[in-house]
This record gives sequence, C-alpha cells and structure tokens, in this order.
Amino acid sequence: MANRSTKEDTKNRIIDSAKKLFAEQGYVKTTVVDISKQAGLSEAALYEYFQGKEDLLLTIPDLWVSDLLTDIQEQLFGIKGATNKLRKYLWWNMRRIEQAPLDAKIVYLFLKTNANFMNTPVYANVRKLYAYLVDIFEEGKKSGEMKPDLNSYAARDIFVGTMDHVVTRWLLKDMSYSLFENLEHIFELMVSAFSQGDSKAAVNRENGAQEKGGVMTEPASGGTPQGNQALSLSESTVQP
Amino acid sequence: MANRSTKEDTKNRIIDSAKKLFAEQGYVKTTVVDISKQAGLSEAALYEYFQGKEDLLLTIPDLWVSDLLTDIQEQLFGIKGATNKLRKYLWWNMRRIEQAPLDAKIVYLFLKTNANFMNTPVYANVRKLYAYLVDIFEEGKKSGEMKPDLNSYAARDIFVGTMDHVVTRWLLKDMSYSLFENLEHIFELMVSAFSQGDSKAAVNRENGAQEKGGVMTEPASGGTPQGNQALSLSESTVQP
DNA sequence: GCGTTTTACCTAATGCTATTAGGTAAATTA
DNA sequence: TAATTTACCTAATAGCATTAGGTAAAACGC
Repeated sequence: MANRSTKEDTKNRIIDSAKKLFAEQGYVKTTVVDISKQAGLSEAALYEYFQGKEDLLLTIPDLWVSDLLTDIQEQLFGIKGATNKLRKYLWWNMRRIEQAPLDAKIVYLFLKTNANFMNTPVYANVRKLYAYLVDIFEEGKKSGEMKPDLNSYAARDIFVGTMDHVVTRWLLKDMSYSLFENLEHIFELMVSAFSQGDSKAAVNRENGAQEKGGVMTEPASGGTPQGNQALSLSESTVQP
Repeated sequence: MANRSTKEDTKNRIIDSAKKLFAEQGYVKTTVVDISKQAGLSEAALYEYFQGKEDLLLTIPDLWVSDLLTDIQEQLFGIKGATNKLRKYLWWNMRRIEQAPLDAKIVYLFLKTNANFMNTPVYANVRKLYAYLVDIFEEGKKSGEMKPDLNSYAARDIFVGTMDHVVTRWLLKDMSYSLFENLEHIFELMVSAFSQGDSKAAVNRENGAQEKGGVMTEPASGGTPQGNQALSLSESTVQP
C-alpha cells in the first residue's frame, strides 16, 4: 500500500466529513455524495465502510461518548466531597462539549430524533454517564453534605435537564457565546436545592474543609471554533 | 361544493396525517406519498396546501403552541403566590403535553434539528411561554416568597431544562409511563432552590396562608393514547 | 339556463438521492 | 510470477420530493 490510504485513515476521513456536514447542514440536507466528495472518495466506496447514511449518523458519536465515559472516571478521581464532584462534573461536561461541538451537535440535536437511538451503544453510554450523578448524590447523602431525604433520581433529573438545556440552547444559537456564562449562578442554585442547610455556606464549608481537592475555577475557555464572544444578549431563549 | 371537501377540512386532514406519521416514523422516513395517501389525496394536491414537506413540519405545531400561549394566561389567572403559579405552570405543561403527544413529539424532537426552527413563529411563541417563568420568579422575589438574590434567568433555565428533560425522556420511551411520576419530588426539589428559607415550610405557608387559590393536586391523568401504565422501571434513563 | 371561470383535485413527468452491481488496477501473498 | 485481495471506481437502479399540465365538477354572471 504505497499511494492508497489505510482503511483506518479513510474511515476517519469519512467520519470527519460526515460530522462536519451533518453539523453544518443537518442530517436531511446532507447527501452521501457531499460526504464522499469531502472525503475524497466515490459514493460507492463509502458503502464499503458504512452500511449507509443512517449507520454513519449513529456511528459518529460512538468514539466521543465512550471516550467521555472513560474520562469522567479519571476526572472525578481524587476529588473529595459530593458538591466538589458535582461541580467538576458540570464544568468538565461543558468543557468537553466546547472542545467537540460537532459531536455534541449530533448527539444533542440529531440523534434523539432517530428511532434507533435507544438501541445504540451511544445511548447506553450516555446512561452510564448520568449514572455517576446518582452515585454522587448518594455519597452526599451519606456524608451529610446533602439533604438526608434527597431523592437522587429527582436530583439527577434536575441536574441533567439543566445541563442539557444550557447546551442545547448554545448549540441552537450557533455557539455564539460562552458555554460558561452564568454557569456559576446556575450551579449554585442547583446545589442549594440538594444541600443540607444554607447552600453557600455548604459550598464554602466543602471548599475550605479540605485540601482544595484540585478542582474548580472556570477553565480558560479557549476552544470554541468561532471564539467565545461572550455575547451576553443571546444568553438564553428569553431575555429581559 | 357538495361532494368535495372544503379547503379548511382538507388542510386539517393533511396536518393530522402528517402529524401522525412524523410522530410515528420520524420526519426522514415519512414520505409525502404516505401523508397524502393517509389524507385521501394525491401527492400533487398536497402541494396546493403546503409548500412542501419541510413547510408541513414547521407549520404543524403552530396552532398547538399558539393555543398554549393563550391558555397559560387563563390558567395562571387568579392564582396567588409565585410558588403556586410555578406549580400550576408545571402541572399544566405536563397535562397539555399528555393530551397532545403528537404535537409534543414534533416540537421536542424534530423541530430542534431543523435549521429554520429559530426563524419560526413556533420558536417565538415558545420563548414567550418561557418568559412567564421569569415574571413568576420576579414576583416571588418581590413578595419575599423567593430568595431576594435569586437569579431569575438561572432559575428559569433550571425549571425549563428539567421540564424539557422529563418530557423528552417520556417521548423517547414511547409514553409508556405517566408523565406525572415523581413530578412532586422534582417540583419540591426545584422550589427548595428558589425559595427563601426551608422549602417545605415555604410551600405549606403559601398553601395555607390563602384561600387555596384553586390550584394543585395531580390531575386524574387519563389521556395518554396507550394509557398510563405507570411503568416505574422506565422512569428514567438510568435506574438503580 | 347556459357559457365562463374557479375550485379541488388528478396523472404523468422531472430531477435529485440513496443504494447496489459489476468492475479495475495496484498491492499483497503464495 | 501467477493468484488473490484491497481499495477504490463507473454506471445502473429504485425511491422520493417537487412540478407541469391537465380535468371534471361546482360556482358565478347574466
């Protein structure tokens, strides 16, 4: 194999092209010819690598999501306290999405509309990703950091729902501002629902009471393709 | 016009057919022939009523969402207290979605993936729908019911995000359980983030301190097509 | 009532798109 | 070096959205 590319390389080229085009123009408006041209191939060659357009859509975020799953374990390792873990989880999630907005767009916008999504390994991994949150809430209950009667599933629903909402809006608004805008407010508010006693006190108690755990502080946030213009106007679907 | 149907009637038949098929098979897999056959027409006739398949998708939820917008005003009328209003908003929202799951599926799953969604009257109306929440939070701050330093936009993000998450999961799980499952837990948890002082006390204070406002208590919840089997297993994406 | 116009719909293209059939020439293997 | 495999190609095929060009019944004008 001198001039030809390796199988792995071509497959990646196809995935990259499809990712880009799906995210840019949407699934429906992207054609298989578009994708294969972008990848420097004929249409027919693409079918050697993927069963078809739908298979491509369902396969694209596979790597990303399973990488997320192994990464979150590393990221939470060594962090003490449920609130600190929760915080790390949120900031980490946003960071990873900021770094891979194309994958995020496909997972958050296009995959859900596909009838086969629920049978996908991506879905199974997303479930596992969210399961960590339930563990964190349970830990918080045991340690007394969080309300003893906290319903961990309700808490997870609030946490995941809010995260997803913020991300989806950001994607729909074409990533025209920083994902981290207002995140501090939102996080504090959520934590105040889960925590025992006064929330701010709780957060501070946790931060102070230990060796700082190596967590927190907003990441420098370079990474969004078009740069983070912090367009505060488009912060949300509804503005004052 | 004796045998022929009226224009209005045919248009409704097309909308109903499209709604059903889009919700059942998804936008991509539904063909224009499918829709027109179901409506008892030829393909060409459909184009007299709609500009095409995409126009159809964007038009379907128009009526539903603008009806929601006028209804919410009626529903909140006369309810005293921000927490009571918030509760009514949540229960009302779920009720309306339970009653029109096809419209909901199109709005929550399919519309977001369309590049033109943001320029749609549906989007504008959804914004207005969410704007009520900000007003409610502001009211709660003024009355002392809610934290004086509450960030109303963060609060709205949490509330909307959580609602959307619960609804989306229900739709993806094919409406196989009751939308109202665990809603009480979730609501109380959210309110505890927004309220001044102890949440349960706050909720009770509000409920007791006035003529009961004509709100609350879970609706009898008959209405889901396949009936509410309250399949507690599929409550969420992640289970113990 | 009768010719004209409009309405509500139809059949039959057209042109694009996903997917498949049937190759070929370079690289690899025996 | 002959046989086989690999990585890719050109050229169908079939399905779909959309359009062109009607038609027959109803409504309108007089």
